Order: sequence, then C-alpha cells, then structure tokens
Amino acid sequence: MSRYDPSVIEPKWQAVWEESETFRAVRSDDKPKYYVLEMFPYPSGRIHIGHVRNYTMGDVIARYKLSTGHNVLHPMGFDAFGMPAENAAMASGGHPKDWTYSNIDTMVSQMKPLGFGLDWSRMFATCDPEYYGQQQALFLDMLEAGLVYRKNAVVNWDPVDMTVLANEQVIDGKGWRSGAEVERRELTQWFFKISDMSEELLDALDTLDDWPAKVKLMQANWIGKSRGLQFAFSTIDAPDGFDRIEVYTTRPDTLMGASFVGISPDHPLAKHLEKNNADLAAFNAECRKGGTTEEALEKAEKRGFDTGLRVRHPFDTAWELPVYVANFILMDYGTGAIFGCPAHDQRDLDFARKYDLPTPLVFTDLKLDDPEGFEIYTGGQVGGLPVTVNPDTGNVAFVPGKGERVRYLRGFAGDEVQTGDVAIDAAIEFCEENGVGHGVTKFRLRDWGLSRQRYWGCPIPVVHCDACGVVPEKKENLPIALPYDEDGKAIDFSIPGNPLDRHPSWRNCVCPSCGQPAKRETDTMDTFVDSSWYFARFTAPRAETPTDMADAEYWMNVDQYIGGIEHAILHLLYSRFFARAMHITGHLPERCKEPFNALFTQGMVTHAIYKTTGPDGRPVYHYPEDVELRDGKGFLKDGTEVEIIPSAKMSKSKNNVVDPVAIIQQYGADTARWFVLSDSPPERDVEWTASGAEAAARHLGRVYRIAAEVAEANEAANAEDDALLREMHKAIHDVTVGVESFGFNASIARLYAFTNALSKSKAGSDAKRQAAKTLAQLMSPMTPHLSEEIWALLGGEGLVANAPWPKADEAMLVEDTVTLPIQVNGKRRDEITVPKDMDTAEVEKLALATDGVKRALDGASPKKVIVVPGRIVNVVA
RNA sequence: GCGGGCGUGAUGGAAUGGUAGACAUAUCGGACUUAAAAUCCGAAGGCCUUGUGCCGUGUGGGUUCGAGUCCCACCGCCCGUACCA
Repeated sequence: MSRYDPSVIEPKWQAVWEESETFRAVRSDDKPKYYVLEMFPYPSGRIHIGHVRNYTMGDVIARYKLSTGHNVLHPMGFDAFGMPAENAAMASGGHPKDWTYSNIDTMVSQMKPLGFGLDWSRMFATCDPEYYGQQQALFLDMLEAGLVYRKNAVVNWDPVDMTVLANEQVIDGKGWRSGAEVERRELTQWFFKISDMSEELLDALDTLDDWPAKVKLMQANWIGKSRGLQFAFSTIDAPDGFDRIEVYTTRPDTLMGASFVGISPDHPLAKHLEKNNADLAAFNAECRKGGTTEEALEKAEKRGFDTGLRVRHPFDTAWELPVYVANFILMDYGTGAIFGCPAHDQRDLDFARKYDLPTPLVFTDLKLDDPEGFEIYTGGQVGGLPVTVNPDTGNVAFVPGKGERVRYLRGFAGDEVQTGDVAIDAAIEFCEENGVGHGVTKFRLRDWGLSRQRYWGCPIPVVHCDACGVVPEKKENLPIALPYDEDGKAIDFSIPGNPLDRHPSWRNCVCPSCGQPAKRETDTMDTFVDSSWYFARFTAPRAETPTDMADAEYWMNVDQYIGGIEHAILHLLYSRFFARAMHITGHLPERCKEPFNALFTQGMVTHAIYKTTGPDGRPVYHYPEDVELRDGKGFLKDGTEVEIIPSAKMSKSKNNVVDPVAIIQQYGADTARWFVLSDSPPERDVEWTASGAEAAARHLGRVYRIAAEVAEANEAANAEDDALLREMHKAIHDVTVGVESFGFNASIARLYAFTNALSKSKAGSDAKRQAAKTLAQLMSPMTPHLSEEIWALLGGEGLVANAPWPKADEAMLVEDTVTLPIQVNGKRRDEITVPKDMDTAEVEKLALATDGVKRALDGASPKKVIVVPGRIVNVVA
C-alpha cells in the first residue's frame, strides 16, 4: 500500500488542473456565474500565513461553488504601488519597480504550490502601465464628470528633510528619519467628491443584506449624518469682515449653557488676528506642530488662547462670551468654530476648568428629585442660569444620551422634562422662528484627498500650463508612465522627497490645449485608488478601456468578497464610491453601484512583536526565529532580553511575520490549508503558534490510510451499513452548512468526527467506499490534492473538483428518538429518552417520574413544568 | 479621545436563550515493539466534606422557568481613526 506523499501528489494534481483548465473563467450562459474575490495582496516580499488563511478561505468557496454547478471567476493580482517599495529603495538602493516585480515573482511562486483554484491568466499588478493607464483614463472621465477638484489641505511636513510625511512616518509627532518635530502645512491637493454621495452611501448600506452588521455600522458612523443648528454669534469690536462667527452644533438644546466660543487656529479670524499679535501667532504655530491624524489631535492636551474678543449670546445680548483659539477645533469639521458647553461636554468642561470659565447648567438628571434644593446650584448665575455642576463630580460633565429624558432648567420649547432628541428639534425650530439660525444636516465624511507627493504611484494625468492653467492630458497620450531613470542615470531614492519633482526631463511636456511647453503634475495617486476598482478590471483585465461592458455585465457583481476587518471603512467605502463613479462615467452598469453582494471579514493572524531599543533610541524589531522564549520572557541569542508586545497584526515593518513556506515544504499544501482553516473561526483573530501543523499532517495521512484500506477491502454488506450511511448524510449536511456560512472550523470538526466514524465502522465494503468517496468530496475544497488522489484511488469519475457536490438525504438525518435533559430550577437532574414527536403532556409525566426529579423535589409538588419539545424539560419547584 | 469588535479548560475553540467544554492540540495511561517513532485503544474543567454534591464562560449587577448567549456598568485586549496597505 502506497504512503501519503504530498510532495508527489500535489504537483501531479496541480498539473492536471492546469492542463484541463479547471479554473479558467470563461463566459458561458449555460451555468450561473459566481465571482469570488479575496482582497489582493501587497507584494511585500514573501507571503505570510495570513495570506494563506485568506486565500484558502476564498478557495474553499470557489471550489465549492464550482462543484455546485457554477461558472466561477476567482482571480488574483497585486496591489503593487505604495511606500514600502520606495522605502526599500531608500534603505538599500535599487529601484521600486525592480523590487516590486521581483517580490511579485517570489510571491506567485510561493502561492502556486498551495494549489489555489485561481484563473492566473487574469493576473495583473496595479503598477503595470496597462492597469494604471486605464486608471488615468478613468480619472480623466471623473474629472470631466465633475467628480474631481483641487483645494488646499494639510499634510505632515518634515522641516528638516523638507518633505511630506505619511502618518505612519510620524512617530510621537516627530519625523521618522530626521526626528524633527512635524508641522502641519497646507498644500494644493486633488480631491474626489465622495462627500457629494454621503447620503446615498449611507442609505444604500441598508441594501447590503449580506454584509456584516458591524461593518455597516462602522461605515454609517464614519459617514456620520447629523442634524444640527448653524447660526452665528455677533462679535463686539471685531476687525472688519469678522462681525459674525458662524458655528455649527449638534446640540442646539444646550445653547443656553454656552460658556465660550472656540475657533480653530486655522480659522480666518485666528489667521487675521495673529498678524498683529505675536503671542497668538506663536500659539497658532505651536498648535500646528505634530501630526495630522485625528487620534493625535484628539489626544493632544487641550489648550486655548484668549483672543480678548467677545461675542454676544444670540438670546441675551447682555450675555457676552469670550472667544478662544483652541487647538482641538479643526477647520475641516463644520465651520471651524464651536460654542463650548462645559456642563454637558467633557472636553469643553476640561477646557473650562483649565481657563476658569463658568459652567452653566442646561438640564439635570431626573434622578435628582429636588433640583431646586440640591447644592449643585450654589455657584451663582450666568445669563439667568445656575452655574456649577455637582461639586462631588465637578470635573465630570453630565452627558446623557440624546434619547434619555432629562429635566431642562431652561429649554427653548415644550416640556421641561423631555429627551435630548425632542429638545434638539424644538431648539432648531425655535431658533429658526427667531431668526437665529437654521437646521442643517451635515456629514462627517470628508472629500477624499488623493494627491501623494511620492514616486511609486499612478501619475495624475494633468498638465500645468502657464497660459491654460490645469489641463487634462489627452487620452491618446496615456499611459503617462513613470520614468524608470533620470535620462540614463539611476534615480536617486536616497534623497527624501519626490523624485518626479526633481527629474531633469520627465516633467517637461506640451500643453494638450495650446501646444506650448508645459509641466506635468508630479503628484501621484493614493494607492487606495488602485484598489478601488481592480475588482471590475478583473472581469476584463486586458481590455483597451477600463472595463468591457459586456464582461462587466456578465461577471459583476462580486458575489463574495473576503478580506480583513482592517479594511472595513476606507477601502470598502472608496470602492463603493468608485463603483458609482464608474457608473456615472459609463464604465459599469447601474446595478453595480454596490459592487460587493456579500462581504466576509476574516480575522487577522497575529503574532507577538519582539522589540528592543537601538543605540539611537529608536525601536528595533526582531524576527520570531531570533528570539528564544523562557518563562514568558524573550531573549536574543546574545542574552539580551526583548520586550514582548503580544498579539499584534503581522506587519513587515515589525518583523513579526510568519513564513508559511517552511510548513508547505515540510508537510505539503493540503496540511497548510487544513491547518489554517481548522480550530479558529474565520472571523476571529488567531494568534499564530508553530505547533499543530504536524498534527494536521498526521490527520491527512490517516485519512489517506483509511481510504487506501477501504479501496482494498472486500466485505459483504451488513447491519452496520445503515449507521455509517446515516453518519455520512449528517456529515454532508453539517459540512455543507459550515462551508456556506463560513464555519470552516465547524466543517472541519465534523470531518474529524466522520473520519473517526468511518475508521471504526464495521460496515461492508460498498458502504465504506461510498463513505470514503464522500469524505474525499467533502474535504476537497480544503484539501484538494489529497481529495483528488483518494477520489482516483476509489474509482471516482473524472476530477473531484468537477464532481457534483453530494446531497444530504433528509430522511437519513432524523433520529426516531431523542434524549431530553430534565432540569429542576435550571439544574440538570436526570434525562429521558423518548420518541421524537411524543406528546408534551406525556413527556411531562415521564419527566416528573424520574429518580433525579423525585429526589430534587423531595416530595414537594412542582409549581410549573416547561417542556420544550425535542430540547429540554425544566421543572420549577 | 472617538467609532467598532472580542474575552469559555493547560491550549485553539464548540454551543438557533435550553445537558457548557463538541472537535482538536498538548498531557497522562494502556496495546504493539528489544527499544523508540508511527499506529491503535483509553483518561482527563475545578473543589472538597466523594454527595449522583458544590463551584465554574473577564468582573459586578439585571431580565428569564432557564443566560456563555439578552440588557446595564466596569476591566483587559484587538482593529480603525481619512498619507500603512
């Protein structure tokens, strides 16, 4: 009997699949189509175990759908532009293009042995000029359709390296290479008008029935629809042109709790005032230091600068409020100005405490029955309102949910006790009636800035002409390709900044409009653009236009999209925007506006990070294989102890990536595939541990051995056959349910149980062969090579990959009797085995007669008996 | 800071509100073997007063005949936070 040897059978079956073009996707009307797509990888250099997990999940779906009679499209490509290629060139010479394509070659050669059922003929990388040229065409169409525009936006600026930094390159507010304190600087940038579609992108979430609720919720919160009041404070003795300060608030019901007005350091008024106020100029400059991330801004210490200006409260002209410049107010949100209500906003309260501002109360907790007598009102009056909050919790603002009922001490309309929601509506109505402002719906979603001041990206195909201004490039001149060298001399990537800017000749071009000499745009596109339409390109990857409508019509939508939860917001939202933009520009049918019918977000494979601090004070990350673990502590070979950061996302820059190639070489692809699917539920993060792969390999060897024995067995049919076949049908049912619901770990657990049943069964050879063939089929999406081998061994017809998926016989699934646990007061005391459809009253009688129940009741009579048919009996004593 | 999620034996995890720990890993015992590996069989949440006992799903409350599951609060960890991909 031959031994299970994956190194022989895996290449053999891969060759057969390739030869017979099993996974080639060809349009055909005689079968329903199915498009399954996993988020394509960045070519970081080597595949890691997270890739194996992600693509194996997609492959299980693809192979399952193939065997259920679908015409399957399952493509693969590379998201190939981005910073790591430039960083590699900066660190060790070479060229981003060479680095990227060499990585792609390596990763393809690592992926092919895994036996994925992919249509490799459709492969592309986003850095192929054939791809990004079409992206440039798409950009021009979007520009023409009014979906693209230019405006100023802030970037991280490294004042030493004189370059723009990505957020990732800003560490604790300092440039990663120079160590200089980063500044926020304004630059003219290209933008997609995604905010125009806020309402639609929000509303359409309701149609995405097969998306995880959490992703839809995250997107909804990100888009952030809010209804509020926009109004203006009139200023007192302000400079010309600043007689009003426009403010937007989502809590107009707290307007009577206003304590100060805050404006952004980038607000026009702040910029005007700083001209004649050196202290304010210094304060504003200080505020502009540090990174641009929302997190950095929110966590920064809240600081303000009293401009000395005052404004009048709209409802009490005698009530004056000071105007502060405050570092936590962003020009990008709302109007760049707020009013502070410290009593009911924690951030405002912190600010008010710091600058000794009053905290007027607007409403109180209903739990305070006697507000008049409570000492919280002992702080005096401002604008006719009590001032201090509860001294016991004087530094905690009272911030109830909008749906919570509170007692308004002075609202604008209606009942004194009402919910925030009702009060907000009433406040807006009242303000509108009194001419103080108007209700406005705003979205948090900002336009998508796509400009990047970097080399390794898709060039933005426009030209700057002295005479004509900004002019779109002509489509016949596409692709505008990246220059590989500087007119024969290697591009120097060791200098920070954008090589396109200092290239001797690439920028020079003629104006597409007037024909005079002009300069190319040197900004390249955000790599999110590349990944926002690749799924559509896969339907016709060699088309001379971004898409081919007939192919898009046939293959779109993506029926099942699979990828990491880390993409829940940006990538998926941008793709939804692009699908709409592609419809508007005639590149996708209208029904593709939501391009992903079903989404599955798989968990990440995490691994500890091992960190030490280098001589320059910067972190140094060590590979897992360089670290020895003893008693929960990690040591390098030279004995240095390393800091262990547990369970972090695998990231090349943190050196905590696990390479699956060794596992594949040692145990084979099927073991790796089986292993990454077993145990952990697909949606959950899994901490990688090296042990376990061997056990998976042992199991596959066992399956092969059992199948080989069955193939040679020769025993007559007997009474055991029925039990084995019942097990088989249950396995078919459970494994199918598992595969269809992304319960791959559950399917695998069921396959273990079925294998054990087959192994122990004394059934006849025919029944066993049928069971073993079914086992091979049920395993085939996960372990396709082993399954083909067993299928052939047992005389299966054709390839198991093409064999129709087995169907469970309903009649074989039902048992005649059922064992019911009997509880007394929720604790299990006994059990009874009864016919499955026994009458409830009969079950109750039997349950009460059991020893366990009698003992527990101790002669007392039960108060109540609950019988859940087929499930449980609970006796309430 | 804000938004979202997760938390169950030594370990990965299972469980439409209905017997908590399926299935597996590691461990221990047995068979086979000169021996080991492989293989096969079996044990196994904790506690003690060993009763058909009590306690057990991050912590504390609540709803329910019944809670790992639903609700509230808290703790810890993870993801995202618009220039990492």
